[in-house]
Amino acid sequence: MMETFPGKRRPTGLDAGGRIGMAERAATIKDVAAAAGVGIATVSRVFSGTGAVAAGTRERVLAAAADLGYRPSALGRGLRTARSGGIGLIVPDVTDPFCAELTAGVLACARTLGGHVVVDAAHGDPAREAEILDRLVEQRVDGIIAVPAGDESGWRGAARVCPRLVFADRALPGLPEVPAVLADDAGGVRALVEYLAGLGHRRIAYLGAAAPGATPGVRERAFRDAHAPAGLVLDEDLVVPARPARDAAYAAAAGLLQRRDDVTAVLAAGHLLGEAAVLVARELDLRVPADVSIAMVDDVAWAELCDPPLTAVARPARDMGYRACELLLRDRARRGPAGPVLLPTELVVRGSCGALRSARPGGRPSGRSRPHAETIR
Amino acid sequence: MMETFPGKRRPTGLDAGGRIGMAERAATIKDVAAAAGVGIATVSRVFSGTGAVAAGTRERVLAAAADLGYRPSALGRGLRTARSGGIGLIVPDVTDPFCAELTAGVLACARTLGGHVVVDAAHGDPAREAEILDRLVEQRVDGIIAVPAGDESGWRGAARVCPRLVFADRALPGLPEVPAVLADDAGGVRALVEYLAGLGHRRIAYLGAAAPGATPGVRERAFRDAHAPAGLVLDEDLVVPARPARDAAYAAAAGLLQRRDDVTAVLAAGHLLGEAAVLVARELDLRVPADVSIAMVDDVAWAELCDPPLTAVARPARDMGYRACELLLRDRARRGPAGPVLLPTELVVRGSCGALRSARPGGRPSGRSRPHAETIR
DNA sequence: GTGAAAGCGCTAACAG
DNA sequence: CTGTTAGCGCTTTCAC
Repeated sequence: MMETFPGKRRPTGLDAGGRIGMAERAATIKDVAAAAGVGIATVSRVFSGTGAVAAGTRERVLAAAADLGYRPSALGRGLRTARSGGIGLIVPDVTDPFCAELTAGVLACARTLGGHVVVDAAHGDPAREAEILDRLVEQRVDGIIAVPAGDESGWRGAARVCPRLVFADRALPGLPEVPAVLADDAGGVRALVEYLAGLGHRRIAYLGAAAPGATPGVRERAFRDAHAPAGLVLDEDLVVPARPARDAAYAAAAGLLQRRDDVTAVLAAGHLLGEAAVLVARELDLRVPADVSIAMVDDVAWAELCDPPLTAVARPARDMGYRACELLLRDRARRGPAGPVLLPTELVVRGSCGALRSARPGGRPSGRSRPHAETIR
Repeated sequence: MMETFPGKRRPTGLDAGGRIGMAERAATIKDVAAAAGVGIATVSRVFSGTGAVAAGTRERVLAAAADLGYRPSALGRGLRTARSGGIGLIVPDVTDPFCAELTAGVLACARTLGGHVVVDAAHGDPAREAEILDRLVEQRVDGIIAVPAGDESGWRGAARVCPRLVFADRALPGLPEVPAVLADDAGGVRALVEYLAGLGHRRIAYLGAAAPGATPGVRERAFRDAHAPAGLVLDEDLVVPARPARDAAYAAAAGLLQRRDDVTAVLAAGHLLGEAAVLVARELDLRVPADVSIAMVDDVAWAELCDPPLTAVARPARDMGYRACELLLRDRARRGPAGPVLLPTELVVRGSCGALRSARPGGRPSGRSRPHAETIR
């Protein structure tokens, strides 16, 4: 009675032939081993690709597994190997075209590398960001890609807890040791300002600046810095703060365009800001580009559908996601010391920006503008 | 020597105090237990919320855990409880606005229910769909939400393997036992046809029909069925097949609008089809809605940015995702016998559809139309 | 080549 | 209320 029975008197209710009406328990490695008449180690070798297994044995195992509908459990494997094979992705909003495209890139890369992706959206809330991070660590993901929204302090702690961390789209100045994949936003904005200046615009507004107290972002800095080289003088009143949310953006755009009828071009720092500019211009019966030129950062799908189609700075969102994932999974060996990866942007010129043919470079052709005239160029 | 040593002679190399210079191994439940001077079960109770723990003990455990930076491993927990706390989401394309919105809904619901979401995109490829499904099962997700693209046969097998499965956006006729969350596309299309008919249109084209051999979808059927009640007669030549991809959609739209200059309205079965219709109309110098009216299914962001803004059937994508997730996680008790959940659509009327004021209800006002005239109505 | 056995980190009985 | 113990499904030495 102290025998450990290698076959008779199974402890649980389900025995070889009598699985009558039982809840279909998922087959385990043991079931397969038994069915194939081999040890569980052999089954493991067959499925994990480790070690050598005789061809005949492999066949038997595979057959048995197929028969039982066996799927190795990532839970068991993960527990043993301390790697889940998954990566976490934290974006501000999966609904945002840029984030969506970036996500697609991550998925594409993860797929080729054989990993799965746990996605979540933080909606710009640091607390939520931390919470998601926490869950991801619990899941024991092999690495995390984040488009950080929250404050630096939150991520500082995270950087230590995280298995591996890569920032995308935005890097945190205080955390230079965290690898990052960025778009050359500064270059894009600079190109846009130069383009606009070349068209004759002198009063270019920037929609989407940081709040008065906060530190300005890369794009805003680039906007400011591009003025002197382009022969423009910066008007602080034209650098208008706006969060990248529909309501805030609309309010800011409306305020700007109503307050200053002398701006001839608006550079929107993001697609939501661009959307707002277009909507407000339409509301105010401003013709684009005859009355105002509009351009924006982020070349989303609607830019081409718009009338006129919008000039925009295209950022390689998908590539960014792909590269970030690659950095995380592929290059886990070497610590990338070479600073952030900077991917080039491209200025896509469409019809929303016009040359200033008017004799009043400082004002819009429409009614209320100031009366002082100048000659062409 | 047959004693199973409850404390002495640790088999592995790392013993209580000798962790000198070791790679920072993540703290486990044992570490916390030791640090807090309690048993591992107590630590487990504290973190899993199961059972009762004295307030003082809980504090000690929490303090020790915080000190060690302990995060319970979902791997260990999952292995033990046979539930990973995650759900899988399979969409055709995360980049598609509808899918993205649906995803957001799933994330929102998963969040409130405390689960994480593994997302992947199948890109309309049944093989890839099956592959993703496989990985998800390996991950032992608690359930799967899918916007099925592939053929029924693939999903038939899946339906058995899956822990729990819910379809979103599209149900498979051959698998009525799988719960589904759908939008009332038929109602939306019907409303659109009625609206167009009310405006005086007689020749309405449907862009996005199934390929000649394939079985028509819900929308196409609704389009056909709506004709008689609205006093229209269906012209088979106006039901034009097109896959929901940019190139295919554009080709189909161009073919239609060039071949038939007597269509006065185009009903696009999806936003990509709508986009194509708008682009082709612009290319052909057709004014909207003066020359052609355009409307589509799916009220995406650009519909409002378009000029004129596009009339569209809005589908509650986010709600659909939320409900699907709810169905999966919340209502796991009862088998929903009540057929698929049907969420209402809404016709959003904008400026892209005009009344036929012309004396030729059968033709566009522009040049090449046939000369036979009719009276109004 | 292959099998036996020892855990990975955790929860769920079951004793105290 | 708390500790001990037995696995969950898997990989991995280590013998054979």
